[in-house]
Amino acid sequence: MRVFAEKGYHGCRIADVARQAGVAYGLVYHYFRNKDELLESVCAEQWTIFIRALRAASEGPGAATEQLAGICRFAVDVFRTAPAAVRVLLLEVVPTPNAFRAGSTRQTFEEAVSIVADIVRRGAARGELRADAEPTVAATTLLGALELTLTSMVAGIVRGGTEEEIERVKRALVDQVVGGLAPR
Amino acid sequence: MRVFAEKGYHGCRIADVARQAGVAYGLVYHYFRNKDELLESVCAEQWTIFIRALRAASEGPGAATEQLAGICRFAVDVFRTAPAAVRVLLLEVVPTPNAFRAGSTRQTFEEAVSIVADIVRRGAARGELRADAEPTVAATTLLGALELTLTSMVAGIVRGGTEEEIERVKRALVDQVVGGLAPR
Amino acid sequence: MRVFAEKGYHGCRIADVARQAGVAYGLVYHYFRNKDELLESVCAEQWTIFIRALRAASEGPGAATEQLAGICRFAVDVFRTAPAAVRVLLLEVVPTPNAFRAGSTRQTFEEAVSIVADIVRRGAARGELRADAEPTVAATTLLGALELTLTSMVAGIVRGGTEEEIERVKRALVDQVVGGLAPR
Amino acid sequence: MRVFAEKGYHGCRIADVARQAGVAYGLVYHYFRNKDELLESVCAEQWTIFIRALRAASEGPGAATEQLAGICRFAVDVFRTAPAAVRVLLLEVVPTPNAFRAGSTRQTFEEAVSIVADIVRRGAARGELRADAEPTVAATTLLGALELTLTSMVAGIVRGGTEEEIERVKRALVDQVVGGLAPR
DNA sequence: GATGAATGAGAATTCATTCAT
DNA sequence: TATGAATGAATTCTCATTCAT
Repeated sequence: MRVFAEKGYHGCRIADVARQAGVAYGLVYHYFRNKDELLESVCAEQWTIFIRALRAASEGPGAATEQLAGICRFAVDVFRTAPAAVRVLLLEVVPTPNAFRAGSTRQTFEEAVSIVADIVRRGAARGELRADAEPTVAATTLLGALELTLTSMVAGIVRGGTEEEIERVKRALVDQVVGGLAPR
Repeated sequence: MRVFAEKGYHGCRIADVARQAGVAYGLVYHYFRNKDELLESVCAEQWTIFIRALRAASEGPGAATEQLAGICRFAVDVFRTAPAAVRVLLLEVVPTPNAFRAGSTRQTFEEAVSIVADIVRRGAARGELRADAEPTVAATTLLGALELTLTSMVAGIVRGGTEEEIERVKRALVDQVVGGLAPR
Repeated sequence: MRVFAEKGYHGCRIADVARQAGVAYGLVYHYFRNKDELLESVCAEQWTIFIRALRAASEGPGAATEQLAGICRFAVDVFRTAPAAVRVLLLEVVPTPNAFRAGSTRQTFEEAVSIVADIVRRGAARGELRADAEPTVAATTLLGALELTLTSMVAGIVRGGTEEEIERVKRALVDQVVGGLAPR
Repeated sequence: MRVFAEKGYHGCRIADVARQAGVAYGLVYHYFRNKDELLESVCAEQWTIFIRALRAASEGPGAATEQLAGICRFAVDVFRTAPAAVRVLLLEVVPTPNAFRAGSTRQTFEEAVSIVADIVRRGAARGELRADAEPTVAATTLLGALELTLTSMVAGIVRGGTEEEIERVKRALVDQVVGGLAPR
């Protein structure tokens, strides 16, 4: 996960993975059929966690606004715990050979979008969010905002060193992204 | 640009670039020292265009809300005209060997963030945007929302085939991302 | 070693080395970082043998004249056993990118010069060689004479096919190069 | 000449030659059919000068000892004037693809050897040099001693900075290499 | 399970040579 | 004569994958 996060799919060598894991070169091939399967596996694992959180939010209590806010807060918290995982999740969605175009990673991404979009849709129906919201666009907006903000935190462009700074990031994100969906 | 957009940095062969450009293999090396420099150059070119547009918006007339909305609309329009350019700009920033970590691409990204952040800062000062906005987070939120939404359009997850659909995306983006910054 | 000797540094392809060694192309890169390191390694190995012989002569018994004569005889004998090694040793020292200018090969060459020069210096002090001998020049003269004479044997310009011819070359070399250092 | 001297045949690029000469890339091909011809031409020029000097010595006045001494002194003097030319002369004899094995450079080298060998042969016949001298070996010994000593001067291993140091090198060379051929 | 040498196809890079201007 | 862009074959280097131990 760390190596993929650092160098991307093509840039990461099996040798790097083995070294990082502290095992012999060949052992990687004992556990994974090939490089694709390795990445799929890593991505799937990360996405599973994230999707589970999205689903938990979606199926949990509270208004749509609160569910979306929870997702934002969760994402930022995950970033704090495992920034590398966030990078894999965020960065390997697209630039992977088969991942985005077809295959499980894309499906999982679409699933994430659709869960968020559903929250928006329900919220709009219930009057918790503006009636004319575009669920899918709202979802990609939210996820994209999370992605780049977190990436910028990883890169040190957005400050997220202290507890207080992280709280400020969370609040700003929620205010803008969820607040922007509030009924007029 | 097209080839990088299509396959990503590592996935794209010099041979592809040459073929796409309709020139001989070796000629690429007449103009670029190596693959890195080639991408760097392509990215720089795209960023320049985008930065110019950001600056034009920033220095143009209108309230901060209108400037930010203009940026969103411009980005979506660029996407319609040159989706490949958008992909390079958006997707190749990070997973590239030296691009994001250090060097000109990162600087240019920071510049983009800072231009948008400045608009937000001024808007907040003038009362056009909420006073407690976090300029940098607002900027990465806006740019990230653009990125993933456009990417999703490229990938066909967000519908953007017709004129009307594109208008809807624009409106939704602006409503959420700029609307979310409105004073309470 | 054989391939370098045959074609020189630039003329020898890694593929040649692999074929000659009877291994797969890539394996060469398993053992050597790159072509430079390969040659460096080959040279170092050869020099080590030669330096060892020089040292043995220097530390062995006999007058300086006898030590120098021993070196000449040894060099000619090595040539008979392994002409390719001699060629690498002799010919690839200089025209190689980094070898002679700086780095270990040059150091080793200087060491060879200095061992021979020391023998000369001691011999001069003991009255076995002329008192006004220039040790360093004497050393490069001896080594250079060996080099070109052996090269010419390799090239067939100096006859060295039979046992008797080789003996004649040895004697002539020693007479001229060592004899030329005798006290007047 | 300088570029060939610096990098050897394969290591020298046409671009280097053009840059060193201060002319455009293509112009090199206006004057030389190809790289081989360029090197041949350079070598031939250098050898011609050297061969002419050897011949002049051979056909000039004085005993064989004096003729050989003159050659040594001339070579050292040439080195002082044009060290690069010496390197081409010395270093490109062998490691060139076709040069030494067959072709004009090898012929010229053999000619040089034979001129010197003739001087030795005559000197031996006249009693100026030892009767049992091996003319060819004596020639390669003399030329080899010159080669490596001059190379070592170029490389800074043998000191040749001042007028006095150069005189000392000349004397040492002559004493050893010519002195070693003196009748016993 | 574990190791790391061995393989070879694929991609980057170099550079002599050609050619239009 | 002079220029330097254009070409593409030759070569180095990389790295996923296999395999014997």
